[in-house]
Amino acid sequence: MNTLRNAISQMISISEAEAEEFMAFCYRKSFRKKAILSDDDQFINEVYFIEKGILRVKIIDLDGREHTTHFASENQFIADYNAFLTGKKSRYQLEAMEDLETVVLPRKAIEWGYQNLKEGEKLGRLVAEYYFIYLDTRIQHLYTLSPLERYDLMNGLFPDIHNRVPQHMIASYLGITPIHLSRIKKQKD
Amino acid sequence: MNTLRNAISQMISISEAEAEEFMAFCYRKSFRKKAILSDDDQFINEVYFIEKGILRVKIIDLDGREHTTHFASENQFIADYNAFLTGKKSRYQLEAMEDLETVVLPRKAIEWGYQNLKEGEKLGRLVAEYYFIYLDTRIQHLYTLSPLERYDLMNGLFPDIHNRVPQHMIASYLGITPIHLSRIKKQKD
DNA sequence: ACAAAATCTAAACATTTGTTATCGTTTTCC
DNA sequence: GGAAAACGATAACAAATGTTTAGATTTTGT
Repeated sequence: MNTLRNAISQMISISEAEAEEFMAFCYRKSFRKKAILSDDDQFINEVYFIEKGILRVKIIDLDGREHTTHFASENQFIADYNAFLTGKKSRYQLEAMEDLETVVLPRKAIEWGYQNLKEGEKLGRLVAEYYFIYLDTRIQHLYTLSPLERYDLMNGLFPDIHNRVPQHMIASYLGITPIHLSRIKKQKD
Repeated sequence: MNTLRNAISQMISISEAEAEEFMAFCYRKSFRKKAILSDDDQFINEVYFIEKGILRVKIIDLDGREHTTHFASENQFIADYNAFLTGKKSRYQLEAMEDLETVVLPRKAIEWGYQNLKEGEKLGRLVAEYYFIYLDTRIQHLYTLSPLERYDLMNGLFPDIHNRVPQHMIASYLGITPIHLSRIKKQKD
């Protein structure tokens, strides 16, 4: 749980006593590769913090097709935060790509934090801002970059992604078919 | 400025005295149709609140092409919030589509609010969460819906958008060319 | 260790979407 | 009020991307 504690300490100042009490609401949970941490069509009341491993976030459209919208790995918070915040049912599935070790932050922990941590609201603000910035940047890239350019960019952001997830999921993340990704990579030479 | 005050009151509880003091940092500003409120390649230290009118957010890619990424109208906060938060130069331009009346919230107002409003951090959290939810929903739609489906959806969200902005900007927002939007609309019959 | 499943590439073809050019209409701006 | 610009539709053509199928290789599960 120290990893979570460190991550929080990097965002806000938090006392030993506060941290202790906050962590009491949280617990560790492991998942096997391919496990679904969080399923769609259900209400979301937990946020995960990843200590080890990598997962993907995917969404299924009306034709039953899967789209990988996001990857998350060590030292990141992950959830269908949209559903968590709005109280609507989730549209996403979280699927472990490797054996995972996580810390679960139940809604109670987070609400307790808002009310009792000196900088609890600030922590919530920084997390929301962080993910807002991430999504805004992605939207910028979707509008202004070609799939190949986005592919190169992703390699800069996640240098080891190729060894951890199959390429057809990367293609899905880029919004193209795996066949097309093959073509694009070939053209690079 | 009452419109801004009301918008804030809907999100947090704020006393008369607090509101008074906060508003003292803000001021009204008007823009003519086609004016650029906020230019790209510069640092962002203001957030706008729209009292009247509508604007678009656009981004210019390396080939010099414009992409309309967002519309904002009455009772909404708008800025390159990404650049505002990160301290990086803006990638967006904000352009008035009609004569605009706005209230400017300078960075000082917002920072003062975080430190002095009882629920200042909470306000910041709610705004960031609101825009995160908006962007996440857009990304869901980009992955799972066709341009036509996104077009129909947009009409539900902004019923009067057609009377306020030209169609080629709507096409740009949808990520397609105006010619293609014409085609799509024709197929609907 | 071995059979089954998953993965990546490739080619041929189909579909979608973009590009360029044109035309008539509407809007804008002095 | 009138010239100029912006706008929306359309057609013909070009480019990008998806679909289907196949085959070779690797990974997975037991």
